[in-house]
Amino acid sequence: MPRSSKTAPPAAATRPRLADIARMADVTISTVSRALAGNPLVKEETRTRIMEIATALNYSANAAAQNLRTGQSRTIGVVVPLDPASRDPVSAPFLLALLGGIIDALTERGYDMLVSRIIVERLDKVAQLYDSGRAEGIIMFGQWGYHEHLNKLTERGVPLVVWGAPLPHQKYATVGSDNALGGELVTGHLLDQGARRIAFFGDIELNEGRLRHQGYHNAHKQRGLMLDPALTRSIPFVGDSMQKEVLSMLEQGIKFDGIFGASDTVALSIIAALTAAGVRVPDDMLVAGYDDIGPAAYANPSLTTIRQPMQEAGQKLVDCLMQQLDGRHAQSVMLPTELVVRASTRRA
Amino acid sequence: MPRSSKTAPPAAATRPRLADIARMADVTISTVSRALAGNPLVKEETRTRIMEIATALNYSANAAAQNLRTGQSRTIGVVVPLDPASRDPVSAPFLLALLGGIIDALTERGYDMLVSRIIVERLDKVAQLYDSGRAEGIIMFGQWGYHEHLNKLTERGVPLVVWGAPLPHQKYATVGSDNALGGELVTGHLLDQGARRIAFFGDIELNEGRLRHQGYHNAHKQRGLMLDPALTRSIPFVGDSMQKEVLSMLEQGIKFDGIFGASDTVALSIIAALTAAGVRVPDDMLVAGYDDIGPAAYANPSLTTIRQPMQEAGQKLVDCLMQQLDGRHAQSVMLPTELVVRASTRRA
DNA sequence: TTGAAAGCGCTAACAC
DNA sequence: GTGTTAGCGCTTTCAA
Repeated sequence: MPRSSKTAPPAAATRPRLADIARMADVTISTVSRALAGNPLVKEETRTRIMEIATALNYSANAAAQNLRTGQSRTIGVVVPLDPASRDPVSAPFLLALLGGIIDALTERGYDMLVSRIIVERLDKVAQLYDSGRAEGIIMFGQWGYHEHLNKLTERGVPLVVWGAPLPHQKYATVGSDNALGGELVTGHLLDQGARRIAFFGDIELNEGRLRHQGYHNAHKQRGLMLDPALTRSIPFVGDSMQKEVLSMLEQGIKFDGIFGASDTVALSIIAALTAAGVRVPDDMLVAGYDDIGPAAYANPSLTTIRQPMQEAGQKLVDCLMQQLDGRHAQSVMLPTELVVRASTRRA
Repeated sequence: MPRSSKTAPPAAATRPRLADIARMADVTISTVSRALAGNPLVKEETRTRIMEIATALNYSANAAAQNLRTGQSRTIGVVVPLDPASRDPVSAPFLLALLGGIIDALTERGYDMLVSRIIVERLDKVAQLYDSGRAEGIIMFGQWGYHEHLNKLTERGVPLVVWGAPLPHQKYATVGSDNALGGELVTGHLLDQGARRIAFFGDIELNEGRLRHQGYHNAHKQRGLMLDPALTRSIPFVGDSMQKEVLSMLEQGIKFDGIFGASDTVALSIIAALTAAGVRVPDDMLVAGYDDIGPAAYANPSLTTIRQPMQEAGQKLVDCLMQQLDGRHAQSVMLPTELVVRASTRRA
């Protein structure tokens, strides 16, 4: 017997409603609603009876109805931009770790996480998550050149936090690690270990790459050392592009005794190429990376790198968003970075 | 002027509704609803007018109302169990890759992904996502000993797919790679490379570990070779537990010339420990892993391992679930595995 | 301590 | 081609 009516939709798998429980408990739905919400007005005995029936029926309040009525979804949207042109962000172990940190922080606060992968060109659709009430706030991975658009969202009152580096004139909040400082720490360490001509491998087109490179620059400057522009190799990391690049430098006879790879994945792939070419790390060449992904510690040689506190990053992103949900103004956060020295930069 | 009424909720940030657009366009909300849904009944000119207003207002239909009315959420729940006792699944690069594959497949079909991290002890709450209508179906990472519970969910009609190995008497659908075959391929390869005493490092308590170990067993059996039980080291992978284990075997003078690590992370950490102890890979010891995580290719030596098609796995999981949503019976899927031979098992 | 009733914003059947 | 209207399942005010 379908509980249809003139205008009912095709009726999905018929889940129990408050009315069903009410009928069985011989009370009205108001009482059931109160009992289930833990309202102390309901008589103890009534509540117990209702609870038992609810459990027996596997009852769980219809979220849509609840959201519609209360105006709250207790859900946060996480937007992971997707660049079809292969600078694929989700496969980056680093960003996935961040996702883990965020979900932990949200779970702790009783929020759900809605993950949305949006093609970079359609990034203006980001706010739909909010405008449709599906999410109460948005965490976005990277600015992706949508700086102005993100500013507008904040002006519109969309609760928003961006994982990334702060930019001038930004109105939205960012949480990010100090990429310039990280780059400076790594490069300073390489110089202190005696390297004099350090090559930079990364993609300066990306905001983070740019900042890490700036740190590389600063470290030299602070020590009054010159920088050879020929040693900066800014290319997108696709396939074995970095390996080819380093081998071509060797072939051309360009001299260098240290390498700063703007990510661990870059650094590890370069070490593999060097080893294959008979260049020993760290004996002939010091190499350092960035991110401290798991395998950096297990690599051979183990990789000197910069550690960013991912769990903490997730926490801060969520904290920052929650502040906005409370109507408070949210400060941008710059997370500390830490140099982790391992075998790849340790001279015998 | 707040649009309040006697029973209105505290009125969240006042988003535009159909009624607002209707008033501005001087039509009724039905027409607006039709126009926005692309219903061809609406006159071209009216539609354009409505569209413009909607865009200007940043209108996006209230998802809760839509879900409530249509009974559809176009959302899939992904449950990532969380073991507080540190067998942390989300940090596993492997599972995060799977998450990436799933979201891609869902995005393609216009579904949203709701990620939920549930403590293993509360895994009976899995169905709440479905019972509350928040999700139309559920993808779960691993059975986690909830075999019977999952069977019950399927009997209740909850659309459900589990990533993992098939178990006897299972009523739910699983998608997984052939772990036994993978273990057999790796072990067979090690034997073919001349290893005679191969140690197994992994956790047989976990379903996948058990199957990989079974493959290890099968490979020996097929070749009529004996297996020394002392070479099976089944311990949870926590911190440097595997490193300690392999070093203790060396100290005890246990002889072995090959190692099968049940995951790449295990294998890489073992190689690091061996190298530090002066044991050369592959010269003194052949080592292989499982999963083909990114750094396996860049490690030094590069790691022989088993590749599982993660993008495809995500696709299959989603396919399988969609079949159930269409009311069809879903077959479990066993994905192929592929041996990837690299330097760690190649004798000079 | 409980019940009655309004209404959240939307879709769709039914009129015209 | 457009309007009228019922109702999805819930929370909450008001009345008893």
